[in-house]
Amino acid sequence: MGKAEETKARVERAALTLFVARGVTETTTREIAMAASIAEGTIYRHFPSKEQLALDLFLRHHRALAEALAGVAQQAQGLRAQIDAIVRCYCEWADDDWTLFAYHLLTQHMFLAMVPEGTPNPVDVLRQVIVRAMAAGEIPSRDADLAAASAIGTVMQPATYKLYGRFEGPLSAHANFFAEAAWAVLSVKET
Amino acid sequence: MGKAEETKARVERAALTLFVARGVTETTTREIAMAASIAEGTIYRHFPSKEQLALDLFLRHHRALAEALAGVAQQAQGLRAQIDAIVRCYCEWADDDWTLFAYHLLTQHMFLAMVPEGTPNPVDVLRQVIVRAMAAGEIPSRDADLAAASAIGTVMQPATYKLYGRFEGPLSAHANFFAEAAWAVLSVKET
DNA sequence: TGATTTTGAGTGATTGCTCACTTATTTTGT
DNA sequence: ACAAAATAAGTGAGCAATCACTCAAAATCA
Repeated sequence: MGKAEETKARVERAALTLFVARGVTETTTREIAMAASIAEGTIYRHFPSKEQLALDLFLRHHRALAEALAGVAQQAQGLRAQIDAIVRCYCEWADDDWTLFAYHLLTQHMFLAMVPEGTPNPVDVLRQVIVRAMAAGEIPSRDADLAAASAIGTVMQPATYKLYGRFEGPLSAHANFFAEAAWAVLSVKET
Repeated sequence: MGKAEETKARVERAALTLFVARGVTETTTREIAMAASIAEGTIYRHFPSKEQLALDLFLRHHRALAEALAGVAQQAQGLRAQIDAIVRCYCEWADDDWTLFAYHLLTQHMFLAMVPEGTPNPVDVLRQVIVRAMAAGEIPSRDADLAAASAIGTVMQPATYKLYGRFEGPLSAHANFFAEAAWAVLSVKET
């Protein structure tokens, strides 16, 4: 890594940590600079603005996660195996860089509206899998957005509660249960 | 309602709307005053600070929702009926004042740590119900926090996606499905 | 009239960002 | 290969704008 790139990465990591701990708006550029051990002005050699830095961090993770999920989903055969793969992959991403994952969770409501059209999207990966499974008769047909939301909730709500300190330890430890739970939700017959 | 109380309520409603639309930190006291058709200084006759106003709004709803859920849960017999009642009550609260509900959803991560010890808590209501159902052998025994989180997720994630504009219409329209989904999650056998 | 409430210009602190300048790195010319 | 020139990266004091909050005066009420 070049020296400039290393500096940029240090700014990003410092910003990420502070954004998660105190919020984007509540974090000052002075704090970021201090945490990254550089001068405040240096931030602006690498990013046009604090807001753009925050958005970059979100979008990169958003897109990369979506692509990873799409990748593992494509390799699996049948809905059950696809859910297993997606849930496991999601948990591993969370465990692998919890700060980045937490940032993504916490800033969704700010940045989701600014995702460029056509960007790979984690939710739509599962939605697609569900739509195909419904068409194939693997699960009962119903509103795919609703089914996807409830299924995703069985994993994301525990993740959120880990963020709030209700849990400890890696998410992956519960991946089997999450997959069973998501599967159970999608298999619900009555409405 | 006295005139002072009416002014206070108008400040709260204006603040709530702006907080949801633009975020607490991003909303200025000038904007709140303008939206409430009062002078900026008047806010401080009714609230010691912007932060306290924001916290008051959160805590009041947090506590009231928890008490409502505890109330309907207590009247129902057996886990399945309790889940039905809790889910329906939750959906109705969301539909009844969507702005307030959205505010509660969006600011949890800021204010959950500031909830006074012993305050009734929506999550713990369900957790208690689950703990008792596990003890009674109605559902398989496992980590109650984990089970509660996944079950809650089947309802809260759709609510969140409605907030993001992925859904339209009242949450209550799907209450039956949510209850089935939560029940299915809690009934999962393997881990 | 005297007390209470409302008002909005004013205040001090803080913020994101700039810019003139220094230092480090890369490119060019011979 | 070496120096000179050009470019990029780093610095931090300073700026203009913004903010939550105050308070003396005006308006309203009893």
